[in-house]
Amino acid sequence: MVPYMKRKVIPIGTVSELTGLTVRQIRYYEERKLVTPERTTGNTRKYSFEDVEALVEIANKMEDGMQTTEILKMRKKETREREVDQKKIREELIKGQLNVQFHRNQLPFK
Amino acid sequence: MVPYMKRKVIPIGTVSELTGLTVRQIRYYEERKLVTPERTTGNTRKYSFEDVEALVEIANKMEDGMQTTEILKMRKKETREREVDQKKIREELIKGQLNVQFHRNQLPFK
DNA sequence: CGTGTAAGGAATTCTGACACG
DNA sequence: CGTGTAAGGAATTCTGACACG
Repeated sequence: MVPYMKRKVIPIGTVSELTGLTVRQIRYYEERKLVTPERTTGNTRKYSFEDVEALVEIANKMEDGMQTTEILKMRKKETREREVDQKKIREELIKGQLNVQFHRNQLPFK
Repeated sequence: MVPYMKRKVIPIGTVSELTGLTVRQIRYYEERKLVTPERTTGNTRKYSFEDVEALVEIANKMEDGMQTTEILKMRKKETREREVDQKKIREELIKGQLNVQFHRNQLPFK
């Protein structure tokens, strides 16, 4: 129980201060699916520190003239690549274990 | 730049949900110096995850019939003890280093 | 497309005070 | 001492829309 980074607890005004973005911008990026805050009972948005970091990255990319759609695509690609990498690592791990098994059986003192 | 635990960003309503305490209780514990939230420009309180954890501990102690004054004293004592421990560790460290120096000088191959 | 802004309303928070046990 | 509550007010946030480039 310590993923503070992911806990959605920060109100939009504070996120605005933390990121330097206007609340208008932050709401718009949500509309474009770039961030997904939760809502309180009273319908007020709550963000996580992870969201704040994501927003800072978005801000940088926007400054570089990137469009929200491009940012979204880029992020999806990155996620996909990360998953492929993870898969590779898992496979290598299994391969390595099989090797160990093999050599163990070859050894004289069993 | 990663002390999320210490960043004061959570509004009192959310702290209330997180801790199970009423806002009245949370404000009262501030009055008794048990928590020290920051304020936004608009004078609204902002708490850190560290504050939330502290409040949960306070809640437990209150349930055990402890008074705010006692909780405050207990905490101060703990802080003092921790400082003493830290000092001891530093001293031991220095002592150890001196020992190393000594033995090094004793060695034949210098 | 991305962002500002005025509009009307709802939800949140603030303080100081009175009440109770 | 610790907490609830009603009171009045201020600050925050929300949505949908129009404007601009």
